Order: sequence, then structure tokens, then C-alpha cells
Amino acid sequence: MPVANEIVVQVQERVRDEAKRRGVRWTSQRQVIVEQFLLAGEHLTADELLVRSKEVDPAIGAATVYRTLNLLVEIGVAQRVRLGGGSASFEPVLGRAHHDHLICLACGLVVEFEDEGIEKRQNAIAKKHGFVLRHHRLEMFGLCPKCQERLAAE
Amino acid sequence: MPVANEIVVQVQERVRDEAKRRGVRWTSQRQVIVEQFLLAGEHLTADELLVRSKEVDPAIGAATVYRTLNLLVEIGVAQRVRLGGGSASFEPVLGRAHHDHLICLACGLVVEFEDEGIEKRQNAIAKKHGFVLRHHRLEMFGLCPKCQERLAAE
DNA sequence: TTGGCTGCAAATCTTTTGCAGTTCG
DNA sequence: CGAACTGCAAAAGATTTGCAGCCAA
Repeated sequence: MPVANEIVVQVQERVRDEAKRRGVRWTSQRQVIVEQFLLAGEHLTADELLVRSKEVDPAIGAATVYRTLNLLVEIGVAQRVRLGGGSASFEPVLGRAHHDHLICLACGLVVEFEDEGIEKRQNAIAKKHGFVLRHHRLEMFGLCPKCQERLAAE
Repeated sequence: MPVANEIVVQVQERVRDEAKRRGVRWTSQRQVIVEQFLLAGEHLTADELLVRSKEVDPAIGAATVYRTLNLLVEIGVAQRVRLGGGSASFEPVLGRAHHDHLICLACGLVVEFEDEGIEKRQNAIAKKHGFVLRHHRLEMFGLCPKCQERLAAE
């Protein structure tokens, strides 16, 4: 069994426990949706998650996906990110290191990166203002190398 | 005349010139909308901007506000930010130093801050990936001092 | 058993778009 | 004059909500 799956199982258990602690029921639909969400690894939209979930259980409706995603955000397992475009994307908070995004304005390419220095700096700023930090999101927009080249050639 | 107004006039002229350079027309509605946008200083939603603009010229429609905001973003004078909630907020890129946001999850308080160190680090990361940076947004979510106290007391 | 959850469809909300008339350049 | 712009209303898209039936605890 690949390592990735073990992580999925671990996180899923954590989610289920957290749900139970809050008196939230664990249904087969939530099982499927959370599993697909964690397996995806990549950030994905509610609609993309709906498609993947329907592949496992075609009866699952969009409303349930939205309700589950909101639940995950509330519990602190998922995070909303904005990568441009019309709809919000979500990604797991646990199971992999936190990362931020570098987005190409021309072709939409999304590069994920991690940076210890930025995280530290953020904590310092939060402390300065007396905040207790839960999470953050950093999105940097610009032109990727290929698009720079392409645009320069035109 | 207050200093703030001079800045508004300066930026507005820059916007108008940039518009002209692109062959974009300068109408009375755009004049009003851009003026209100710059005067607000604070980040504001399309709807808030519509309300303010209607106070000056009640005939202005929502579509024009959206079209103008998109134009400003395209020109690089405005930036979309997401402060939670359903609708996007916008804020001027010029006329004041760049800043990021610290947002309280409990009461919605938004603290704006600037940090040289983070900006530098971001540029370094962009360069590492070969990106040319246009802009970025950093939003940190947590609990403000008051809400920490309030929640602890409960 | 029973209150929370589900799917469906309808309702909301935000943002975009088509169109006929208006206006800037 | 002619292309770009405007307001309106309709459309489009994303997300939420009401409701009747279903199911985990």
C-alpha cells in the first residue's frame, strides 16, 4: 500500500474523531467525500470534488459536498484558497506541509512552495498585534518563465 | 485642501492617462466611480462602491461599477482581495504603501499591516521560480485579543 | 426512536452579458 | 460620424436553504 494512503487513513480518522467530538454524524457520503478530498492531494474546487465523489457514489449531491467542505473548514482540516477564476478552491490543512501559491496571470499555472522564513515572519507579526494565528494564505501573482518568453517574442 | 485629496487627484490622473494610452474612454461615470474608489481609502466591495457612487450620480448602474473595477484591476490600479464572506473586496494599489491583512475569525476585525521583510522574502521566492511578480495578497486568519479574552471567559 | 443528514429543487447572491440607446473623441 | 460606453434586465455561476424522506447513534 502506498504511503499516501496511510496518510489519508490517518487524517480521515482524525477528522472522524473530531466530528464525533462535536456531535457530528459520520455518514457514508461524508466518508466518500473526505476520502476523495484527501486523496486528491492537490487543491480542488467543490465541483471537482463532486465529480470525483460521484464516481464512487453517483447519488451524492452538490449540496452535500458544499456542506461537507464547510464542515471541514470549520473543523480546521480544510482551507479555502483563491486561485483566480470564479469558484473557490479547497485544500487539506493536514497530511502535508503547509504551502503557498505562485500563480501565472497569463497561463494560470500554479506553483506550490513552502518557505520557513515567511512562516516565521508571519508569526512574529501576528504576535505583535496580539492575534492567535489559525491559518493564512499567501498568493503571489506574476508571469511564469514560459509566458515571459512568449510575451517577449510577440 | 486635505493631503488625501491631492493623492486622489494624482492617482486619478494617472488612471486617466493609462486609460487614454490604452484607447479606453473616460466617461463621467468612470470619473465618479474611480474618485469614490480612491477616496474610500479602505478596501470595499463592488456593492459598497455602487452605493457611494449612486450618492454622487444615482443613475449609475451596478454593471458599470463591475466593469470599471475590472478595468482598474487590469490596468493594475486596483487589487482584488478576499476577506472572507461571499463577495470580493477591492483596494487601490497606488496612493498608499502596500499592505496585507490580519483577520479575526470571530468578529471579522481586519487589521492592515506592512512588513518589509515579508515583501523581500517573496521577491526572493519569485525569482527562484523564475517568475516576474506583479502583485500578491497575504491574508492571515486568527483570533484578535478581544475575542481571545471573550472566548476564554465563556 | 429521533434528530441530524441527504438529495432535490428552488432560492440567493454575486458577477457577467446582450441589447438598444447615448456619448466621447 | 462611429466605436466604445451605459443602464437595464436577463443570464450565468456558485453556494445556500427548505423540505420530505432516510439513517446513524
